[in-house]
Amino acid sequence: MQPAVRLAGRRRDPRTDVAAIEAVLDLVGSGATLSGLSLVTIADRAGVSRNSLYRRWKTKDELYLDVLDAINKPLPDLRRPTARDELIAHLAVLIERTLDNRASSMLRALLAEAAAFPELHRRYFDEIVTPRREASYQIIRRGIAAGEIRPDIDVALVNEVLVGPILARLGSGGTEGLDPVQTSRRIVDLVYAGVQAS
Amino acid sequence: MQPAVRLAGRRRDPRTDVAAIEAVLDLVGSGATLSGLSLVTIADRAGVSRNSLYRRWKTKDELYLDVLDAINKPLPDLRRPTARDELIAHLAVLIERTLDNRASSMLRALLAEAAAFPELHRRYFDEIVTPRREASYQIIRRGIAAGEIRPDIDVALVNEVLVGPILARLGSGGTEGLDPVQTSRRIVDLVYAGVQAS
Amino acid sequence: MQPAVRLAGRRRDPRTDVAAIEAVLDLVGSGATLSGLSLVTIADRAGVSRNSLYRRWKTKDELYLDVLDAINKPLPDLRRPTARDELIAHLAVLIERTLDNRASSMLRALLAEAAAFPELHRRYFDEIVTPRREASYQIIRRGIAAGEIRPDIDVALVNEVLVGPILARLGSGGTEGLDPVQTSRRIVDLVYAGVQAS
Amino acid sequence: MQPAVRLAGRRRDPRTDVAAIEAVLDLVGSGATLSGLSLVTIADRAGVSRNSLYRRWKTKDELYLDVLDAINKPLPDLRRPTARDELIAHLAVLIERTLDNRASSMLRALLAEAAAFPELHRRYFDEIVTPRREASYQIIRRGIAAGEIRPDIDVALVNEVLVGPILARLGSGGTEGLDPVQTSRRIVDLVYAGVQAS
DNA sequence: ACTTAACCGAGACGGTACGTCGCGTCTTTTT
DNA sequence: AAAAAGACGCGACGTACCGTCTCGGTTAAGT
Repeated sequence: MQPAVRLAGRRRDPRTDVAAIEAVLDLVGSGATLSGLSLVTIADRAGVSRNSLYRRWKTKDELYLDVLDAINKPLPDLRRPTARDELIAHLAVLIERTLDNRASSMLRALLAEAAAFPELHRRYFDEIVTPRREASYQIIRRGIAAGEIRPDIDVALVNEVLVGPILARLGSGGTEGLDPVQTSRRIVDLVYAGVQAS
Repeated sequence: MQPAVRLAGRRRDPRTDVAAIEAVLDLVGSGATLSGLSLVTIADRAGVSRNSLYRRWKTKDELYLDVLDAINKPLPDLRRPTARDELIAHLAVLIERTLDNRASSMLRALLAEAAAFPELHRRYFDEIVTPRREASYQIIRRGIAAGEIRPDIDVALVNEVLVGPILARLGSGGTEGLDPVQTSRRIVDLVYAGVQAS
Repeated sequence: MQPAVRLAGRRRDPRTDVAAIEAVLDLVGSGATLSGLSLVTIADRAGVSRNSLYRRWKTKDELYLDVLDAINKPLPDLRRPTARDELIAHLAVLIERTLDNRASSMLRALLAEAAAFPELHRRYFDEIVTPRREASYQIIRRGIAAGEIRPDIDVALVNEVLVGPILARLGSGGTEGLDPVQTSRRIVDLVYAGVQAS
Repeated sequence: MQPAVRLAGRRRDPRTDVAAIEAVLDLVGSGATLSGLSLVTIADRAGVSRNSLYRRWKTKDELYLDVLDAINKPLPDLRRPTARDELIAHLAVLIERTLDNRASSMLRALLAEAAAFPELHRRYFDEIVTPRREASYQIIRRGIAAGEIRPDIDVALVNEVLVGPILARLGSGGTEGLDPVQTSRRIVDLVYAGVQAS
């Protein structure tokens, strides 16, 4: 993307890039829409001239891609003795990230405007949703292989059931002061045991 | 809101109201944002003059409230012999409504812009989310009372787990060609039995 | 240019047109350049929204054409008993119009930027310069026919000599408090008699 | 303006100065306005970096003063046996300089924007207009003293009449292929003899 | 030969102005 | 009185340009 060697001229101020990305996260976090935002608004919030932003990103889409990169931290290693423990750890990570209001606002905004930003939506799925889902699937499959989980279940459905509470809270917005590990454990316990009276 | 007595003059064309609401649903269904929409755009799509819209609704918010009413059909009666059958029927209704792309786009849009439309968001919760949730809670409580469901479970958490697959599909958008009753049954079966190998 | 019949809709405010043209004359009269002016500046000066101006004139050129029309008054009838009296009357009219600072500033500005506004420059010549010149030529030719002016002179050159003082003042800008008829008479007397000592 | 002593360092490229001045003359010659020009545009045309220009001239005005100097050649010595011959020679010089399109464009541009560049306009008058006019006046006065020109004429008016054709052509721009001396002689002959039939 | 200081080109920066667009309102004719 | 058409003022947007600033790289006088 960048020219291999820069021969002359003043260098771009690297603080401008992070200020812009922070500004987007702030604005989206406080209710702004992806299509409603403009580079002008972002520039004002970032304390940077419009010019500097347009010099870096031709369109909002390109900027948003960089914002997406900024909030896309890789999943940590979650190896535990049992699949149950791994699932608890995995869900705890997801809950924790949902607690980050700016990041989850960004994802929620992106979800609502998927049609307007197809390329962005695609990368959101490829780089965030799919890895999380795959990680979950593998844990469940390992649990099956270890005889810990029933082999006749639908792996995808189990995953959806497990993340249900997280998605529900993401919608409600009521994720304040909620302990990730404890919440995670209650979900896994419930799904492991089922609700049927014996 | 309406004048007590109408003295004379041409009467309002009732088709204008439904055309406007349909236009909003179409536009939001194809990716528009609530704050991004304008009465001008809606009027164009509805094939109506701006004036006629402003005569009916002073602001977008008021129009959106009517749109919300339009998609808010009351839940049908779900009494069945067992709680399991009732849950299956209940989830099937939710899934079916999720299949309506325009309605679910509207809810998704509303979710993303809760901050910008507080009154709208409140009514969304009071009139759509809460009734659905309460209906689910009552079914579960009846199941407990009947000895069909374990009494030590967290009712709210069970509900969240049950709607998990629906929320997950709502995010992915992949709700095409999916049989409501069958899917619903698979979810309930899974949550009833749990995943743990016996 | 205009649609033959206007069926509905608010009418354009005719005061806007004259306000814009007056604004241009004011601004050019106080030193502005044709290319330097913008519709924004003109709108501000005219006390009108940019929108209303762009609705009437797509480009500056089109507006300037209307400005040119506004200052282009037809020459009055100048029939007098002798060619000398006619020339005096003709020059007096030209001097009088040169005294109108706004009009002459406009022409001077147009002269300096002929290259940038070719169409405008063409119409300036066709509608202002040429008629004035032709009127002068005819007076001189009538003078020749009447035996009042020597038949061996170059008509065009005589005209240029006569307007010399006017052009010189137009350059200097020093046209304050100068009586048109008296000045005109002195010029014609000088050119009639010549400067050579007898 | 320059530092008293230059200790070391690279020297300014003298070609930059002339390139800039040539660029201004080119640009103005092809229709540019003094206020419309920018050092950026000039730098591009001159093939020089903006920096080099700003290092030499703080503002456009200062650069324009140097441009004015560049086109301001002193009047040659015009002593001839008779005033008539001197006038012919004088007018011929003026015509010749009017044929230089770049120089006369510069003067025309300056004329149109006198208000915006007062200092420049003043120097234009002091250094170009006034000397030419004074030279003409002196020739005419010498003609009067020698009994060659009638003593009762208005010297200034005679000068204005003489330069009339030049000013007229300057306006029309039609100065192509026109012999200075021959044209000059025709003007002087006309003004000497007058147009009145004897 | 080495130092050093100014010049040079390239390009990022903040600021400003432009033409465009879309909004909600207002005005006029028609139904 | 409602509807349709369209002009209006206002404000925001993306662009373009200006003059300044900040870089490596270059050049040439002085040690």
